Amino acid sequence: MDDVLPPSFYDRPAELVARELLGAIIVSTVDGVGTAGRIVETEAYTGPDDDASHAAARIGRTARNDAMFGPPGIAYVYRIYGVHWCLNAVTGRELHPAAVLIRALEPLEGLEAMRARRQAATPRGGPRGGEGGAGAPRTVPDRDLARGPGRLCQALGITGALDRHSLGETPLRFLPGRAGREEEVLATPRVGITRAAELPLRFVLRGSPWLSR
DNA sequence: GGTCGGATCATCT
DNA sequence: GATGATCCGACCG
Repeated sequence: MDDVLPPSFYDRPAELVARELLGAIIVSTVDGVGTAGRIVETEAYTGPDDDASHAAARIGRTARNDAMFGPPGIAYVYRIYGVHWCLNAVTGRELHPAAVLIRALEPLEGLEAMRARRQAATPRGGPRGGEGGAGAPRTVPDRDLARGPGRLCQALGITGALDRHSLGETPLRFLPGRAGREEEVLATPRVGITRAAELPLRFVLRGSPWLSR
């Protein structure tokens, strides 16, 4: 029950933590609802010298990125495009701003709650018709429950309220888990950035059907 | 199957 | 005033 990853796990280079978080389990307990998923895709934002990071040296410490300067093992949650939330695990020692963006999960538990949250967050249902009748929202396919950083936050009920929260205590807990023997880790360029876009700092479980792309 | 524009707002120029 | 560590629906093929 107390099987969470310790702060020492996160107190290492972000690229290493990003690799080793693949296969780990995220458990959220929000509004009395438990959901869980297995991490299959991450991105490392390595420090002040990483020009793609929210805490790059040219930006410095601000209200938004403050959590990145905090101790290892806490959450950095920010709003993107004014619409979605994104979850990071803060890595490295205090005052060294670095983090790992969680980009996709394989849904494990609480799929009903995930579906409900994802559906509620979707303005309109899919193409007209749906199941039950006119205007009925279409059921979210399992594959789309937690595929992408914004979607996974919706599915787990993660918002800015969890910024700076420990990753070892309810409502948000990261449990140990590794890539399986058969699973290969693949490093690729990060998604959706313009600066330092070539660096292979995105890590995925190769071939997983739950990846964002 | 792929591509494109809108939503929406804190942060930074 | 422009820009995102994104997602969704509309449209084209």
